[in-house]
Amino acid sequence: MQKKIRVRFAPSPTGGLHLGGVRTALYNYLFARHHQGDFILRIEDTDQNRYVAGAEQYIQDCLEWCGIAPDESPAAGGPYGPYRQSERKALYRRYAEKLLEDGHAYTAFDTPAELEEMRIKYKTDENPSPQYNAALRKKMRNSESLSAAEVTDLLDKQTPYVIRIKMPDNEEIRFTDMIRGTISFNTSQVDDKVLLKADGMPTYHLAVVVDDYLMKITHAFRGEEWLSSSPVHILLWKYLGWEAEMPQWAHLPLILKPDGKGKLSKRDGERLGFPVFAMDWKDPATGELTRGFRERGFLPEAFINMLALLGWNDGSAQEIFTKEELTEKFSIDRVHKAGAKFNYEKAKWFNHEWIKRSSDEWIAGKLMDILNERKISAPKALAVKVAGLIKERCVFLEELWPNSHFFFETPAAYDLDAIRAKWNEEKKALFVDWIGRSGAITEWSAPELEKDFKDLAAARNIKPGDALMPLRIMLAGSKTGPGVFDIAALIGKEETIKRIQSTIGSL
RNA sequence: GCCGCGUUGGUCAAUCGGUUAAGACGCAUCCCUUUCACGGAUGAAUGAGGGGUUCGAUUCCCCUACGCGGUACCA
Repeated sequence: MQKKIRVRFAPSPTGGLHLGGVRTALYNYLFARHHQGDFILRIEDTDQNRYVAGAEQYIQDCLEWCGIAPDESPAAGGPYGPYRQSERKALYRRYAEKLLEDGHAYTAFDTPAELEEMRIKYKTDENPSPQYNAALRKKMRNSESLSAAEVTDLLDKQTPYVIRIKMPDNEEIRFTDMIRGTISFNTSQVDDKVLLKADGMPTYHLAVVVDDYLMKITHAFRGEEWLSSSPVHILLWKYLGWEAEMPQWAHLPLILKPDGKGKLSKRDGERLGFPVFAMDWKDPATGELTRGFRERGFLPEAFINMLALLGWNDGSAQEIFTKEELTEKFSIDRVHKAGAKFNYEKAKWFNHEWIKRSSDEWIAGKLMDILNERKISAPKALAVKVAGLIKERCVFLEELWPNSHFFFETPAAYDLDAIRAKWNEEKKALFVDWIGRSGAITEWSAPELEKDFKDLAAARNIKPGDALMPLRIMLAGSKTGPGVFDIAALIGKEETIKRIQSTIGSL
């Protein structure tokens, strides 16, 4: 019997949830569901300095909005809690101490200032970033360089210290990444990472290993930026004696800025005018508001569809997938290796597709919400018909109202200038004549109205096309929208006559 | 600097040694529609460079270039 698949999304609650974060969460979710496994949310809040109030709740809300809520989380609980690393603080020390006992870690007393000094002192053109490693640790203040008596003395005096991993001097570490295949590192290239900080909190490196072990994580997905510290994690799994249970790793490609280079950042969104966060995020310290996809009018279905395809595809030409289809088809070995530049135009296309594919009933529901807010009453049946007429011209939900208001209320303004340009007495007579005989129109439907109007125009020697635009403006206020006669049919005879009369009067 | 990872049209990308190198977004032209949008058709546009391996390389290997990531008591 195969071990149950368990994956986790482990964000740091330092602010809004970035596109890339949501995609990592999504891939976790999809992978878990595909294999009938568990999806866990673990909050990595080991850095008190970066803690931001509300960020954790925000992350939860984002996942829920996206429809990828975790099975186990700080909010939902679960058998492997707590799911907040700050609440697991006491737990990490004993593993750090075990490492100490086994000689795989050591205590270091260097102050931040001393570390800074070291980096300057040993900095050369060939080596601009000197590392705290086998070559240098004997020159620093730690249990490797100091005598046992000195260390004991320092400890007795309550000197702050950290615990660092003792990286082997020249060892080859290799592992298989599910996306990239075999990866190898030489340990001499990685430094003695701090495992336990002076405040007693673990660093990411220790916490991720301990928690993944304790929470029985089978597959670990994370951003590519973690690839270079993976040898530390691999070694930790080995030193702690858990090698057999080490999860399979998958380092996801990064989401890049559309122009230029580098990781997509919040700033790029502001600069280029598109959202980067899943939902609106208000920084509690500065009050600064960063817009999100949700508030911009994205459907969660479109949002996750777009994200899923940014770095993954099923090998076919299909691009529109429901969450269920994604769950069924998702496989980690079809994740692209290279980073992908984010393309907002394509993101909008996904949303447009989802709106077009939404049922008229569903769109009508959104329309009814808007009408309620505006204290306008209208029958649901009308909203359903309107929805069918306007949904293909809405990229965002926000465009529903501008594209449909004239069905529910008399336009407040008309583009009169557009009528005046080609207006004359003959045309005026046509409209007057038409509304005058409208009583004779037995069936108030679009095809009937169209036939009647065009026949009359022809009889009066006016090209129907020349009269259509004025009619449209009289009914909808502006030059764009669904078919004129569809509008007339839906707003009814009385309202049609009223709008034509009042516009003619204003000309 | 060093280490790691990557590189198919402007962008997302298929191809897992043999194709006229798919498809999508965007763009252009046309059709439909006497509006806008939708829809349809067509078009421009791609294997970073150099070496190998092979009967045959976009595909495998090496080098170079370029890009990205890392090089914190941040994650």
